[in-house]
Amino acid sequence: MRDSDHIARSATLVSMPPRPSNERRQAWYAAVRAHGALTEVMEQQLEAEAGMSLGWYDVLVNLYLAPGHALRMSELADAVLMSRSWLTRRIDQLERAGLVERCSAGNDGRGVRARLTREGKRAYLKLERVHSSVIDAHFLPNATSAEAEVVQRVMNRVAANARRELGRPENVESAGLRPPANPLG
Amino acid sequence: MRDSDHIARSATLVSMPPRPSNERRQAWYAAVRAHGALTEVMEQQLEAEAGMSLGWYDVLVNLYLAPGHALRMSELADAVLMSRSWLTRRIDQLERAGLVERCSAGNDGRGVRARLTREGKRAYLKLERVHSSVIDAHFLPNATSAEAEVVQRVMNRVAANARRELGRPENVESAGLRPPANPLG
DNA sequence: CCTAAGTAGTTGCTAGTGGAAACAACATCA
DNA sequence: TGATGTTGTTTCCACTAGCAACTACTTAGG
Repeated sequence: MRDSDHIARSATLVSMPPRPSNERRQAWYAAVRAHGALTEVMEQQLEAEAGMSLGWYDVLVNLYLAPGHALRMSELADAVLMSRSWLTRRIDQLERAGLVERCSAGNDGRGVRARLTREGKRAYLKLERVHSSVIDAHFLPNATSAEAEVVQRVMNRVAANARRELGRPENVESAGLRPPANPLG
Repeated sequence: MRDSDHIARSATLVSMPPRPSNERRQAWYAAVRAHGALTEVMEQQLEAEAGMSLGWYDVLVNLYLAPGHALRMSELADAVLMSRSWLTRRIDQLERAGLVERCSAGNDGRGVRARLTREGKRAYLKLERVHSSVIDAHFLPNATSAEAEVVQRVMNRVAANARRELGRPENVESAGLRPPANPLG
């Protein structure tokens, strides 16, 4: 890992301004702390109950939601914002674990599609179940519907704002991806 | 890095449940997206304007807020939730950069204290300035006082809840640390 | 048809990470 | 004094990501 491993787990990061000159900043610091702590809980639970790490979630979810549970390597790489070589090796691992298989991409002889195996779909569903249960156990009890609505509204604005600055305005995760009707289809 | 680099930058992670069975979960997904995007903006800004990465912030802020701008190695390692060997190498880097110096720890001949140099204090203040300005530019305009208050309340509860589960209930970042009166003192 | 240029994916290499374990120096307590 | 524990560093290992080089293929142009 790079700095991020530290960043991900840090309890202090971004959380100790010398003087809280602006009251409202405290809200962001709280969000950062909550994110860090809950992410750590999530990692632990996923490891304990599904034997997987958060790092796989992203790839699996994108594959699961794609038509035919399959995506071109480059599309997938773009979706998870990682380099092609990163994706190649990630898929290697998933293939070795039996969760994904490579198949040809139709007419284009260069292309490769990564497709979830039946076991891969099961693994994803398990991952998703644990994932949701952690949120249900840690976030939902701490926010009323009204509060959740406020959080969602504010955070959506912040995310949109930041993405615009990053030159990546569209909402990657909801672009053209629709869940299949049958979970194991 | 380990998985976390990907996790940190991922736009999709934790954000695409197959069916949003619970409306309120969307609030958490939004928070995750906002955190990811704003963290990325923060990294870019810190790199561009201060030539440093977020990974250093944590160490610097803990040192800055400690009495005498100095801490025992093990205290600092505990504060940032990292191993001793991690901290040793981090301080090596900071020392090479002239931001920190090692000095003996009073009576205990084994101990080593890491202390911010004058340049280190300046670097921290610069970092903090950029850091705050990013929040002011990206979070504050998107939350009214009332909204911020809700976010803070909810997120504080979530963080406390998660930390309890992690067996680390107390609030590390505000325990016994007080900012000095004079910024460069 | 053939060549030139471009694209998809993989692989070799490099530079970097963190943790476990081994280690040296010192403290503590009997 | 000697046994035990602590502190910080170092060594070693397994792993990561990205760049650049490479293969295989497609596409455009003559």
